[in-house]
Amino acid sequence: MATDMPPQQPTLSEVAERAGVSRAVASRAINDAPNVSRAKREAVRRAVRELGYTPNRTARALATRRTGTVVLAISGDDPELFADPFFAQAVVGISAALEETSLHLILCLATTAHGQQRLKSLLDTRGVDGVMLMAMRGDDPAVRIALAATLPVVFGGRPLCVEPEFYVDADNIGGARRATEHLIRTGRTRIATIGGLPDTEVAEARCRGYREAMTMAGLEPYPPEPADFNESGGAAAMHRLLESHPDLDAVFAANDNMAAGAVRVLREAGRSVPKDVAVVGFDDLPIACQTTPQLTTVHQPIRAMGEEMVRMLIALLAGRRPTPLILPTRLVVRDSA
Amino acid sequence: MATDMPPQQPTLSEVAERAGVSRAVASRAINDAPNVSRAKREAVRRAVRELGYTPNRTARALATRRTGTVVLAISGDDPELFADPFFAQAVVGISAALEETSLHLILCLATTAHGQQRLKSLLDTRGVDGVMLMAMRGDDPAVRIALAATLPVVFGGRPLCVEPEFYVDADNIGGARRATEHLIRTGRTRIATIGGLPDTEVAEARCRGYREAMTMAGLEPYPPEPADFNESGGAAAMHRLLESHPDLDAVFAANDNMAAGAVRVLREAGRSVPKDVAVVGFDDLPIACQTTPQLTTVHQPIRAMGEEMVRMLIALLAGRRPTPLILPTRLVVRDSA
DNA sequence: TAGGATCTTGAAACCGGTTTCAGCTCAACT
DNA sequence: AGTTGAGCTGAAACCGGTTTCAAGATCCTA
Repeated sequence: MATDMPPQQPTLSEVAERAGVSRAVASRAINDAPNVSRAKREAVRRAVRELGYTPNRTARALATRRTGTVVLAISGDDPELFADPFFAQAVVGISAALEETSLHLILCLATTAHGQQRLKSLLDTRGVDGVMLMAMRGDDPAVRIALAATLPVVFGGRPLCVEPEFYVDADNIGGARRATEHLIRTGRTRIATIGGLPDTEVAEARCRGYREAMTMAGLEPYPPEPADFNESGGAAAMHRLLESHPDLDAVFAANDNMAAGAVRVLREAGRSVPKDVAVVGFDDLPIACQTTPQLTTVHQPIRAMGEEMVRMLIALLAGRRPTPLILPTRLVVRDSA
Repeated sequence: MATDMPPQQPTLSEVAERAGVSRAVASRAINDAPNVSRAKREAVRRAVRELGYTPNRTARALATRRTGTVVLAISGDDPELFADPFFAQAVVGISAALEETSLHLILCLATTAHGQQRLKSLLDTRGVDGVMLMAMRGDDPAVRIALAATLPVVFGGRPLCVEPEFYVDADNIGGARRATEHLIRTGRTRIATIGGLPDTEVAEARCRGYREAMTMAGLEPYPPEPADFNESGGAAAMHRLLESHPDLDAVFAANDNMAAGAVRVLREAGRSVPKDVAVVGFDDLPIACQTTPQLTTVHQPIRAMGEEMVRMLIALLAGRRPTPLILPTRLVVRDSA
């Protein structure tokens, strides 16, 4: 079995020779291009089968000027950033959508200066056909790098201060508004908010939704408490809020990790959730079901966002001009509010 | 600024012409190869700078027969598999280690039949220089696919029934043994185990460690209760265990997701954890700190495993012959046992 | 049956690099 | 002066495909 395998992968020339045709015809037959007689097409097919031929991806890429790969770049300043389950879900969606395609995915974590250089190098050397970029801050070097490359770029979420031409985002404002309205509807009036990292579009948008709902209801919005987008960031922010506004009866946290931290601190401080203080999160990450009580939160279709990013990128690669996409979010009522 | 950028990326020929040398010399100068006079080397450097030249990755790959990319293939039967935070951490380690390298990472989720075909195609077309494969079952098609390719393959964890030549794994047996010993040491005697998916090496190894500790202590091991490696799998298994062994006073679950499910079910059944029933998990995933009570568990250096996989693969690419690696695990005592 | 129109075909150019190798220069040694 | 050898150099081959284009074959149509 294994002994009659050729030591070296067969090449197009060998296929052509065996089929008794030129390389040009062999190439056309293999790619189902027109202008090949039935007879020769069949001969080539047979030779391919007998030799176990598969075209060399690199050679084809060089000739067609298409690498057949796209990159997902994730940018930020924390090397552990990718451990956030948010990205894993996005990757699942992206992979699923790419599966209908012959494109492969390069994953580039541009979370250090060096990582960003590597991204730049990848793009400069034309190692990919297109870019999907997830970055939060507008001044993120990766944003400049991606936009400077003469390649199609699709953004997942919008970095602050840059309105990219092509992006897929979730309806953060609407989601935050509905979350806040839910709190108001259930009788809360002293509703604080943990805003997440300032200078990011998500934080900005979710705060805006919160403020809109508050003023709409004639309530005074609290200044958003800044925090890292993780559990301990949320915990720290909650401590500060309890200090500055001990009478609050609800908290809207701009993501679930922070909400989980807030819930923990509230309980440690002897406040019952949701009885004394109601909490709403955002994202509907797995963690939302693992806290006690389970988090009421705003669901974000992360997987679908990944899929749509791929669709948008494919459209760009095909020369079309897609329009930006904002996917709906929806409130998921559980136990914390 | 942008107007004097050449519309097309400059090529090596243009650099050579501008520097007044041949392409051969230009190539050598760019690659810091010997046999180039200082003068010409400098001239080439200047031309590169002035033209903003970066070599074309694909062309270079074709000539050198090195693509400069490696693939991380994750195989299994659940398309959502990658959402497990385990993989995200492995990816963080892999990326960190690759950063010291000029290699880029292709991520291939081979979690459907079609995904596995795509992996095969990627390898057959020589789209990568090497493979890192994480698969649990030995009969996983991806394992055959990877081993059939004439490429270096490094396994992350061992699939059952296949002892790969090159792999990085965690000390599952030892970890499970120490976890069980901890339960025994704290006075438990009726210790059941939730084993995870049968036919997987992890499940097998962790059960073996459990059995070793039990027999060593003169206790009768329980038959491992099979379960999916997730929260609801653990919950279902715990229900069955309460049915069949209502008097148990401890449970060793083969991973944290299942342990979390078990804890939930126990508390719903009115058993206090750890007072009535102690629970130990495995993996030390983020979830371990989010349950109430926090999980006592076995820490597995997932990030380091990713890094070592890369090291091993690089060694293989360099023609060396590394030895398999089993990284230590350690018990992390929290509140559930 | 002559004169297009339409298909097929394969030689050769091309994609953009690397590498081999023969020829050249020049210093050192006998 | 004649050899030897080390260091540079660039023409050309090569990696393995795709695509152009001129020529040849086949089929219609008048």
